[in-house]
Amino acid sequence: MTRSSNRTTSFEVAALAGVSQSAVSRAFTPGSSIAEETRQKVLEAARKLNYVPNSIASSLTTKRSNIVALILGNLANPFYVHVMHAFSRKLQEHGRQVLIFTVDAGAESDDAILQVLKYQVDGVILTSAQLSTRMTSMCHDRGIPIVLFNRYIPGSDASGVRCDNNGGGRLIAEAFLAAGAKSYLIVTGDPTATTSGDRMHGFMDRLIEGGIKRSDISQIEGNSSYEGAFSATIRYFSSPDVKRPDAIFGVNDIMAMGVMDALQLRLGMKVPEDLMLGGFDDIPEARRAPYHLTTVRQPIDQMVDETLAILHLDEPTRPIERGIDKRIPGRLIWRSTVPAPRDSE
Amino acid sequence: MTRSSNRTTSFEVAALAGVSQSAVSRAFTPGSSIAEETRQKVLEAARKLNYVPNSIASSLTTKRSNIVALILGNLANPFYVHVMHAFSRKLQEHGRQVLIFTVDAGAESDDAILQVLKYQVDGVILTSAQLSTRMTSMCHDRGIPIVLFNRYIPGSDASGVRCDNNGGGRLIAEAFLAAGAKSYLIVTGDPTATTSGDRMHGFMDRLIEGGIKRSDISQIEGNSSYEGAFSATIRYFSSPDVKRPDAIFGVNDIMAMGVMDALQLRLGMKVPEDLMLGGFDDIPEARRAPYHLTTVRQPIDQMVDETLAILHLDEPTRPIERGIDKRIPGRLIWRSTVPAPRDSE
DNA sequence: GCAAACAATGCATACGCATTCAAGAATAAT
DNA sequence: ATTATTCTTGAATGCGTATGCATTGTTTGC
Repeated sequence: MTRSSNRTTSFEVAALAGVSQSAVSRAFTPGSSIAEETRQKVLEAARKLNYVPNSIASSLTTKRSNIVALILGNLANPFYVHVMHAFSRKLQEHGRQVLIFTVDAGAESDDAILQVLKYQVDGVILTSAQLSTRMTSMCHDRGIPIVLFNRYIPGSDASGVRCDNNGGGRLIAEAFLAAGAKSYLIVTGDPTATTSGDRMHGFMDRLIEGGIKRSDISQIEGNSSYEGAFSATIRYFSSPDVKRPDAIFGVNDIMAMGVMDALQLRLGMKVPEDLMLGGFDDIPEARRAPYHLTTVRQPIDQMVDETLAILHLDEPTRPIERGIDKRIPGRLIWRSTVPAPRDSE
Repeated sequence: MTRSSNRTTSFEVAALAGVSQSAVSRAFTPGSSIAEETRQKVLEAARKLNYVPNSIASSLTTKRSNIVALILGNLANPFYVHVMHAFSRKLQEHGRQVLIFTVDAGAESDDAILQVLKYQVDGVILTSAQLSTRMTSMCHDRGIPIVLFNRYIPGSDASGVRCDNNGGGRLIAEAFLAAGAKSYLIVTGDPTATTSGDRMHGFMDRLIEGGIKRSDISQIEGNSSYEGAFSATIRYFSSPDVKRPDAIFGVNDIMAMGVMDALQLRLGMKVPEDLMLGGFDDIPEARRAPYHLTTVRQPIDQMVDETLAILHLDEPTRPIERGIDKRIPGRLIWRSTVPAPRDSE
């Protein structure tokens, strides 16, 4: 048994069924003009021969591959695993295949895009990876829609879907303010990502509106990872002249979890008794007993739906819409890392 | 700008470069006979036209798609996320594309395989999902190699690569025995999976060899998930006539983590002071401060390499090897959830 | 009962590239 | 200098399917 051997073709099925190859093709193409009787004959013959239509060949003529590329930057963050899962489920439901590319977080995605173009994908979804304008236009030029997921790349005319990160930052700020925190620490992620910056700015702006002095807001870098936030936290609090904040905002849950573990297991502080803590994303892990984290939920399903809507895979002739910047509000999930306000007043 | 518009073909590049279409094809095919000068002319023209070879069309003639399908069953377990990442990285390095399918854990993978066959993939990797013999032979009949990753399906002649689960179970048992545990609880995963069963059997056999009575070994079902193990643990210890075990073995890390949180945060027990705990997989999370779990490390990279070796994508003419059952030993990682033995005597 | 509309089918071709074959150009061997 | 090799190249063809077009058979309308 060697490779690339006996793959049955539509001609062989046609021969067995006593029809033309066209008929076989039609039997497998919903909505095409074929008598039910003929169709059954063909399907019967196909079954006997274990025939499976060759999508590659089909793509060549239809110019549609039914493949969607998903470029992933940071699988170490469970949030993106869930995003991937959601896309995979949804696309499979619609009979689409998912081509995965993993790139280093924050790295250029040019190579991946180039590969993707070779495979004539019907659309590209990009999460947490950079996108050059050259690649954007290459995709657009050949009619391949591309959507940035939870990324905003200034100056790009690629469309995107994201959570209202700024607004989400404000939500966490409001929770902290309501709980009475006066001094703050922000643990930021990838500095090249607008996602982290937007959350931080929304957070700070709201604090300042709430009467907090800028000098009461500090900031450290957590590398978008659990480990990064964990060690950054320890480093920060180990400094002799540190002012202990009342509240810490990790710009994503995985970092907030790292912060929390560092505080409680290494620095001997209790959350929320000594210090309150907020995250962003609402990954399932944030809900677990050791964390039970107050956070902002990103509505993944809705964001995925919006992304697919922009891709509009079902209407390939519709022009690609550029420059869409769909922003979807997050929702504050108040758990136990921020104490309930003393009074609702 | 409508879809499927102006995609440049090799003919247009040929025209601009003043050569034949064959020359263009050769310019992009490593190892083919073409003068360097011609090659440069072609590449120059291609660059001007933003030409990207159409892999779909190429696959049609070469009968190789350079696509490998990865069928994933349980993304809720971070272990499989890392497995996916490892495969993705490795395959990308070799210029292969990865087609992802997610199926419900333990579900039949027939639909996914059928899709995969349509796309003429060069190989299939299956993790934590069932595989019917019919699909196995369909793949084999058309020369598509298929490898089960960390799965063993009795009666199947599909090849597979897995960790020595039985041996790994024994390693954990030995650690517990060395630490002096006398009574045991096992938290099992998916009962249809041999993975869970093998770990459990290895564990039990070794305990019995170590002089433990079968009646001192209990067992509960943890659904292969954090949440399942968490609640199963609480349920178990809430029973009035429960005998408290000295040690608990979660057959994977994610369940061991659930057990640990349930014990410490809900049931007021301390690990390892009141109870020791072991896991399996050595996912990165197991190393984190809150857990620091004693576990068996699965050598993912090595397992991935072995899997790709069986696929032998680079030698498509070599016959598919069936029935290989490659078992790779795990390694005990002794962390703090099992106390060091009193003395090495 | 006849024209007109329609449904079903097959033929032929196109999709974009890889590859075989034969021919021509350049080089090496004698 | 002449023949034998090796390198390059282009024309032609095939990969497996979808589809426009023409043909035939069938139904509908009047």
